Amino acid sequence: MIKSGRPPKGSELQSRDRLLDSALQLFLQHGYGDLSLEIIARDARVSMRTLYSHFGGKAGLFGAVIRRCSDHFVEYLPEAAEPEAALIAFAKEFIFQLTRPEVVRLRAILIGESFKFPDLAAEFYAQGPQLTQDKLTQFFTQQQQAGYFVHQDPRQLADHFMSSLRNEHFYKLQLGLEPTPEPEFIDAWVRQTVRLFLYGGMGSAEI
Amino acid sequence: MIKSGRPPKGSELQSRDRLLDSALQLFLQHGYGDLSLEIIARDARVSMRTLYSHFGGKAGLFGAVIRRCSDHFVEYLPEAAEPEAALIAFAKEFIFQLTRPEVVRLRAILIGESFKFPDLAAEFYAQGPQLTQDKLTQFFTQQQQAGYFVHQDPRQLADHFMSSLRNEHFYKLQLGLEPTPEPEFIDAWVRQTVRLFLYGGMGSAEI
DNA sequence: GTCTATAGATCGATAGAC
DNA sequence: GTCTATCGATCTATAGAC
Repeated sequence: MIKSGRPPKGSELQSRDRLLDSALQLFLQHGYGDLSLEIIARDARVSMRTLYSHFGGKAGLFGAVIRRCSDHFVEYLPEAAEPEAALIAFAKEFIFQLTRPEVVRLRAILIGESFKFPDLAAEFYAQGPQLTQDKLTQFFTQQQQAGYFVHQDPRQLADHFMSSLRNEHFYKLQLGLEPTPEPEFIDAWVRQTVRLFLYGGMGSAEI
Repeated sequence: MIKSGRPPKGSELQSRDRLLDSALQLFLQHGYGDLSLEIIARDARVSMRTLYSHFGGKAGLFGAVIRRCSDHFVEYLPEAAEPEAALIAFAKEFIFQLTRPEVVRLRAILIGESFKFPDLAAEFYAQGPQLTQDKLTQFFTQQQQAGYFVHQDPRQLADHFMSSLRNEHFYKLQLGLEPTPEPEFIDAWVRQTVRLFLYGGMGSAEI
């Protein structure tokens, strides 16, 4: 479980990166509370001194890991396209990102420890879901100028769409009850959700 | 923070209940990993010996707390009613239960520790969300016999509806970023969601 | 930057006496 | 059922020497 051996000669400056890599993998495996700093330091082939000088402690290291993972929020949203095609394209990328194993586990850990790291939780939300929702709201606003989604609140539309994508399967994923979904599964997932989102349960569109 | 004083004379047999009460409150405050059994035992005015004899250890006690809290899943679903009224009534109760502070915190802790308690996570889902989804699926099936929701999959409808109710505000709640919602807030929350669920984003119904 | 050592504190679990 | 004591282990954080 623990790596050993010498680091490649060329790699200095990267003690910080190695720490982040090791910490990520080990947090994913053991969670926050049950992981000791000594194990992380050993895995990264770095001394405790270095760990503390870079991150100040366990909380700082955890925060850095979270921040690095919330870099990639979903930007993929074709602007000038038909609503259905655009939403499907967006949703596929959205679900793919949300269901990546590291993202699922890390988010689960953060949810569990959020009362201990309120600022980190807020930052995570602001840099991730919030930005995605903003982007999507912008999309619906543009679509309204093209004559779609009239008489609807764009922010409400974005909220509803994102939420309905995080469906029961996503819930079970968070609880560790399902494996990472295959692309075909995501495909069906997205298609059904978009359909219901656009036309509603009372809609007459067949499936 | 720690209760003191003697228990009422009449109460014996309840050492187990007192343990569950204390454990619940303390888990909510400190999470799982950062709470010691000694503090729980002291708070419940019970010896360590008793704690171990009842629950076998920390994991057993945590499991018992979770199980007792997932008793009340949502049963409230008027059968013979118009779809919109029935769904609104259901959704209000659903959201009210899901956003209760203890439920939010306990679920967050369970999500964070789910990799450590896979069986408990499965049991929680089966006794809670799964039952609710089954009930709702049954409702949609009945509605179809009354001529509503034709050409739709009842299970898919139930999934979509429940998921869209767990919206962004719910997400923020899980991360500790919002306080418990007031009834009026839940009202608006439910009404908007039901509307979008029934008629869809492309629907012509005004809001 | 590295190594080793350790302070200081806590925890789960067990055991003896009542 | 209660109390008190304790074992053995682990953890964060710091410190000294190189």
